[in-house]
Amino acid sequence: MARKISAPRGTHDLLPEEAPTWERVEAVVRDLSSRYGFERIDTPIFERIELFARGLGESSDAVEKEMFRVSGAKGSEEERSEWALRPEPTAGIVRAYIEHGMHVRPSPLRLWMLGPMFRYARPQAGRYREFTQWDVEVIGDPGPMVDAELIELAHRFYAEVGLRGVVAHLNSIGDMVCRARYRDALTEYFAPLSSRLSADSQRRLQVNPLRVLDDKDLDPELAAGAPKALDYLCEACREHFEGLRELLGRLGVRYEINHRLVRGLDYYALGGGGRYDGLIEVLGGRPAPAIGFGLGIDRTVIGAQKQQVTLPARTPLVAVVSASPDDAPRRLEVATALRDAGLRVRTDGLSRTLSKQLEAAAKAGARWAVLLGEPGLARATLRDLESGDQQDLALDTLAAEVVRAVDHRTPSRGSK
RNA sequence: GUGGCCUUAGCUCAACCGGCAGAGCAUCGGAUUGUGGAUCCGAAGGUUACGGGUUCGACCCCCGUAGGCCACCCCA
Repeated sequence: MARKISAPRGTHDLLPEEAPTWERVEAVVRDLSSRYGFERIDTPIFERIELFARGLGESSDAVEKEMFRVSGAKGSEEERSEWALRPEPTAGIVRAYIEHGMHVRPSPLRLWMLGPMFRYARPQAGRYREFTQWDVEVIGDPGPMVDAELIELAHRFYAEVGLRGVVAHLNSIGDMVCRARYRDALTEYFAPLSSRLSADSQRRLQVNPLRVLDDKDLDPELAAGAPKALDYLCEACREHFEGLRELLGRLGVRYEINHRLVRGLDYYALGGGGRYDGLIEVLGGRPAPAIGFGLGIDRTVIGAQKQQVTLPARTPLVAVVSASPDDAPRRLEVATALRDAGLRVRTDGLSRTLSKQLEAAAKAGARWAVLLGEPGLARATLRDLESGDQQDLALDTLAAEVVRAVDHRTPSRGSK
């Protein structure tokens, strides 16, 4: 046997056992996207590195270390390394928005996307190199009404997928002006306490004081006494945030204020999002306010499986078997006719005894078996594999009769 | 990128102190001579992740590599 090749590090295969849960979640994504008036957009899985670099503000680690670079086969070293697999959806969407002059479309523009994202980092619990995200974006609406709408949408998504106990965490770090004031206040607060901070946080204090707050090792006492971002919001930002809270209350969305929430998408959470009012301008478009969120589908599916979310019943499976093992061509012929009638049908070309064929049908999850007799017989038997009941049917009206029996005996619950 | 633990059949795991690599489940076949998931019998399935070293002899000890899990860095 040739040497085995395994899946690339940090990726995983979607196996048949998990597929129904995925399909369920994907169905909710499509349904909600459409019900909330979003239009689908798909952008390339790879883009120029520069697009992501500009979108992320060149923050060194993310761009230089964790970007999944792809190389073209030809060209100079530079040309070969100017592409990267997308680490997040927003940059590509904004690029497409600008490229296709979408600012002339009726505003606000509502877009959604579902697809794989990539980060070249060492894999860890629920953090893969390839992961799937559902993303929605609203461009041209300053909020806060739309902010509340999107949070309510995320809330509904988890409810419809069947996840219980999902709570929204909320915070505002304001615009660039109030954020700068807040950052100063944090530095002032933590600087004298530096000795009580972890080594990492002491470094963060220099680089990005906000990040000190989400240090898991941060002394709870220090955290509780730290200045809160909400107290440093300017008038406009405070009004925005208060407006959002009021609307969430009116919509009945449960949320918690989390003063330590200081970044966009926490990978340990199920999803996250926020406003990016300046991004479009940075990427060369006409300035427009924008907001979006991305929800991690992998983690949602894992959660749904843990909570054993019930899946909608599938349409019953019919297996076509025959008395003579070598009758495969006729099994296929009958199976095709049944499929013409809209049934979900399975058969195989193996030469196995009737006993083995039925065993295989049962193991494959078939609810019904159509049993063909000796070649030449114009009749067939329909067997209910649950009850063992059988009925004799004429071959020329078989499809119609099976449809009738299946509809009659198997309540079609949940199948849409 | 850094650190800890781990890697034996498709899956879950055994194998004494270094002495011929095994079981359960799953798969395939037979018992059941036109009727299924049970039972019984049997078969197949392994370069013990990969590469090196120590040893008369290595799944076992040592080194390296890859992969997995967990944590750190980072988190778009």
